[in-house]
Amino acid sequence: MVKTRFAPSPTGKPHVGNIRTAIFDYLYAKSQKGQFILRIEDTDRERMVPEAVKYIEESLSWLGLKWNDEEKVHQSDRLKIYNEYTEKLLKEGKAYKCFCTKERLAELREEQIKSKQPPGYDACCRKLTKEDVEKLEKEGKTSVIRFRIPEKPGEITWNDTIRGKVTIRTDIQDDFIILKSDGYPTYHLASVVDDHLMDITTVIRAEEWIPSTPKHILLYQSLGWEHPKFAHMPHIVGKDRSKLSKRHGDTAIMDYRENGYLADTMLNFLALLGWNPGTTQEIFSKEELEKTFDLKKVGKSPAVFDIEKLNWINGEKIRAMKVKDLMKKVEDFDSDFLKGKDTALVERALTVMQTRMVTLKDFTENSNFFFNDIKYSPKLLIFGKSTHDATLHGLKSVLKALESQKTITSGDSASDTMKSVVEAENLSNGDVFWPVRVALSGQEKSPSPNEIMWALGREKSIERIKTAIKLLEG
RNA sequence: GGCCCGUUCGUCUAGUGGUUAGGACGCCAGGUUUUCAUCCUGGUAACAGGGGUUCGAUUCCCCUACGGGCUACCA
Repeated sequence: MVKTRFAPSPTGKPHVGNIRTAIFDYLYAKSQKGQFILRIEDTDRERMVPEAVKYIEESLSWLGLKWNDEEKVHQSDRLKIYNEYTEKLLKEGKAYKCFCTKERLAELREEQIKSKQPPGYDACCRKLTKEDVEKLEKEGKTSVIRFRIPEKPGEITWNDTIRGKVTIRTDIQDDFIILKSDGYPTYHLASVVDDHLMDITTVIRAEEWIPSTPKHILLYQSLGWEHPKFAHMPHIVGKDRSKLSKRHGDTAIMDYRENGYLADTMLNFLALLGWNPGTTQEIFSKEELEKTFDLKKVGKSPAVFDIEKLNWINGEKIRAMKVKDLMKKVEDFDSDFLKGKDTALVERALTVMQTRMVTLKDFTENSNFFFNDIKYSPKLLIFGKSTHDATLHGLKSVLKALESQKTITSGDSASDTMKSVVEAENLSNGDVFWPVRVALSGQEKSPSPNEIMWALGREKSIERIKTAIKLLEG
């Protein structure tokens, strides 16, 4: 059975890059009817951010990436296990203690760079005898455990699910650290041990891990284990093709929520960044993604994060929604928004605004005129081709027509009302539709007057038109 | 520097040893329309370069260029 894991280190809020990996992990597991687990890789105590686990879970939950909570682990709880395996490697001579200080290592690196040598550990402590080690330990010297790279030069090849065959020589690897002096494992050891112990079948991770994959394979071999499949994802890059940064929009995934994007949009958009089903379908529900996703159809090349396409997808999703569902999204987005508002009015306003929204914010921030009093310059009431008198005439006629009606049953009926005014009074559209729209919205650009009229209702519409007439009569 | 990965319209991408190189976003034009948006129609635009292999390469191979990553007691 397929089993994947999302294994973030808790160093902050998950960004779009991290989350895309989680999405691929989740989708792949789902598509194979497998399992998806969450593993917190908190082995770097210096970079750890206490709140980060909360952020991670919040982000995954928002997107609906359900992990198997029973199997959730923190690596910091598993130090014993990692220790056990380092001891084993140590005993078998596959690893050794290294007493080199950070200072020596830094100096070494500096010299190597200066003399144009490739930087790397010189395996200085390899030659330490048992006695040397005992002596150093007696002196209270701290040590790390390093993995002994096989001396015979060789090649490590694996069949990457996304990239195909990848081959890297082993002789360029140096003896990497598997256990730090603080007793915590490095990523290399911890992830190998855990992926094996947790029966992870496919390791999906970002492409920056490609160069260290041989280390991991070597570790698997030394431990007598078979390595899982590896799938290295291409990066998400900025508009200038450099690594994604805040400047390019590599913001925390939850910032997109704050800005009015739907979880489904992020899922859809991020999944399409690197993957496509081979059809022309662009808009996917979560369920569709779970069904159609295919790791083998993931591309190898980095993708640019294009906010325009994200906007389009969000707009499509919003337009495809039932108004009631959209209202729920608005409520989730800003729970204060509905407070003190007539929900029936909100619903009508949403109906009118739906085709004009790119994000939920567009509604919560640009639909005030439905709910609050409006202010505008009287000049705005007069359409470019119209006149003061004709406008006044138009407004007064619409007012009269409205007063003779009981209710406004629909946007179309409101439109009919105004059309008949245009005809009966021998006015132009610009003398009627435009000023009514401004009278009702107070805005230069807005939904049509008939839609607003319907949403606002007869009383409110009459009130606003009266105000407009007063303004014009100055 | 060394090693590794990548390169199809501006962007996301499909695609094949012979295609008018397809779709989507964006953009532009037109239609619908009192404004805005939606919607509809059309248009713009790409195989990084150079060598091979081949009857024929965007597709296979090599080189170059460009971009990216790794080269930590970070992941």
